[in-house]
Amino acid sequence: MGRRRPGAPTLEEVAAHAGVGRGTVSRVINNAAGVKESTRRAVQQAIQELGYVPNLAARSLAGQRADAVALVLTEPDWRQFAEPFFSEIVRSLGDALADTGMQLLLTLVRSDAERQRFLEFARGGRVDGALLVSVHDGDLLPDMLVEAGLPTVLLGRRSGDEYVSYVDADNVGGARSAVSHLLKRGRRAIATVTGPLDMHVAQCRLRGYQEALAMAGLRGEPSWVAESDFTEESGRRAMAELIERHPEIDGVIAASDTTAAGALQALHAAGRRVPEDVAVIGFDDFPLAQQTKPRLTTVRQPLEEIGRAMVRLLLEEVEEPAVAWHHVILRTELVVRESA
Amino acid sequence: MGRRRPGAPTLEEVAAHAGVGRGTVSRVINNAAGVKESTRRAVQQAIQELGYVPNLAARSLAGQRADAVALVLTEPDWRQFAEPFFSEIVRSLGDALADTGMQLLLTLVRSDAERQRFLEFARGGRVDGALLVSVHDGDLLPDMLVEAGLPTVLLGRRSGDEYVSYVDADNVGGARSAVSHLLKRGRRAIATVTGPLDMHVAQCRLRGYQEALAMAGLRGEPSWVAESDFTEESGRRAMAELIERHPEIDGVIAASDTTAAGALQALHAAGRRVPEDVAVIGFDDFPLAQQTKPRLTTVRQPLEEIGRAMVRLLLEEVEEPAVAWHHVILRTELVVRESA
DNA sequence: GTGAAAGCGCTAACAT
DNA sequence: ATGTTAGCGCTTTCAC
Repeated sequence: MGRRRPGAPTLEEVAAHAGVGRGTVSRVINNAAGVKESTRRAVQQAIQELGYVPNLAARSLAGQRADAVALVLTEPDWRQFAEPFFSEIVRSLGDALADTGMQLLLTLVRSDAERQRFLEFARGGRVDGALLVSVHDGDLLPDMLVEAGLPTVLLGRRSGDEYVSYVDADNVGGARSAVSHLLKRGRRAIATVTGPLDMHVAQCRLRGYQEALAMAGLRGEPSWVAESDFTEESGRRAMAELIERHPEIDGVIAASDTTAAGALQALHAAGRRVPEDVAVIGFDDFPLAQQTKPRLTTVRQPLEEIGRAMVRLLLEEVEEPAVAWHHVILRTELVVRESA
Repeated sequence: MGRRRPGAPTLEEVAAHAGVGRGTVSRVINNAAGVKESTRRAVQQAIQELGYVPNLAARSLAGQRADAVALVLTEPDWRQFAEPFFSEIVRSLGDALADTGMQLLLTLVRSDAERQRFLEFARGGRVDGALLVSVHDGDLLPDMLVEAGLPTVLLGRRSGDEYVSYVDADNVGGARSAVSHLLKRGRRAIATVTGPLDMHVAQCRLRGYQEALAMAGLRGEPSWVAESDFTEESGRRAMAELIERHPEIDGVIAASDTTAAGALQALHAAGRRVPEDVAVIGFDDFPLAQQTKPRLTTVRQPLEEIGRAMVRLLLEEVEEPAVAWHHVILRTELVVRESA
């Protein structure tokens, strides 16, 4: 196996070169206080001259920390990864971590073998914590990580009584406000294209839809609900079904911007005019939603804030043994555009 | 910062528990030869009972190796990441590494700051090597890594005289054979939708296109070439331009399956029949190419093999100080479907 | 075949 | 403010 570049200068050599003790060098590279400005400069020069780079393994071993966190993607069908949702989340997490000096490591866990390998990686102390996204309802990886003592934060609950720390958006409220919006504008025949119903987030949005209808004294019949898997294609298909079942349809809540785009296509294909005949509201507010014609009204999740919150929860737990799990549910916001 | 779970059992405790020396335990967990079967079992049982997991930092420090390699994505516009090409490459690399016991770490390098951070990470010995994909022509990160003594393998050259180890496909030959295929079937008005021409791979494919035309005594005028950025949208736009400039067009080589899909849309929109009026050949052979109507003829790159080759080159270099760089150029293959 | 001992390069606690 | 020291948990000789 691979050997680390040998002749690399060590902290000890830097100390000798600068004519100081090892402790002082350590303080300088860690920006610790209590070092005379002149010695600090001398050490920094020695570091420069020798091209010294700290050995991270040694630092981990001595410091009992890894200075890295893993973003774990459990999506087996990792085309989902292609969705803007993921890239935005990654960007947001990367930005949030940039200040902390922690490395963000993306790891893919698609099989049980990989799951096992990641567990050893984490238990072996190579990361200080794990961030998990798109965890499916039955997945036990979070529990295993928690049991291994690793700080863990989920993006999205697996169920209504999730205990592991998580950050989630108010999906029920978001769906409810979308439906209310349509009701206020006189729409009455409102359908919904849901996400995969084995994911809690999709169930929540469906519930919000149903609740809003119920509050208005309407009944949400199953025939007004069609399931998608968040892709454009499945949105198209689901919408086509709904149109067939209910030609009188005048409003739709779609599971994502991508699904909404698919729904728009199906509506156009069926000769419906949007938003005149049918109003469409999508979840998430990405370029797609802003580019489609007409531009979509959306339920926006504050992705920037999601990343910040996840990192904050994780680091708190990393700093000190946590006595409790923390849950953050971010408000969603209706971004109204001409389509509704 | 974070502390590693304290009470974790150490190798020493396992040794005590099993009534053997530390060295023996080390041999057992590393599957080293020369341990009596009975002691091996005793040690394994102790490991089980204590729930022992090796401390990877200590192992790195003592063993001078990290047992991990980084897959570095330098794509600043990381929507590219969404393309099936990336997910397939990642899958392929993951599979190739699975046997070796190495962890694959995905790291995103979008800014200069992140570039610097990754360099320290690598020079700090947290990975044994780096695999780089989609490196743009002017990017100096590979050179910096090589200079830092880190085994490095590129997917795709940055230029014709790349020296850093790389694995690439025969893009020139692939494009040439695609054009020849069309010529043989009587097509004469052949255009091409290229990838971004600041990437060497796109230049190579363009050259193959031009060469094949030249060999047939035809001239590849610039007006028959339109540039895309590998996305569907840009493929649509480029194709629309070409149609306008050359209504007599009867064949197209597209930069990817995604671009080809865009090109198909533009052709349909213009009322052309494919493949009767116009034959379309795409690079890469992903589900998209196989689902479009008509199913596309494609220039296939052996992605499985690309991953294997990259890992092989990297590990060789990791095993022992390399005295040379190695370049592998994989043959491409024309997958003929009804569209041509 | 197995145990003992010497580091790997760093941090942090303790002296000075 | 700075030098010194004792580990962190493992791999790897080297004896036995």
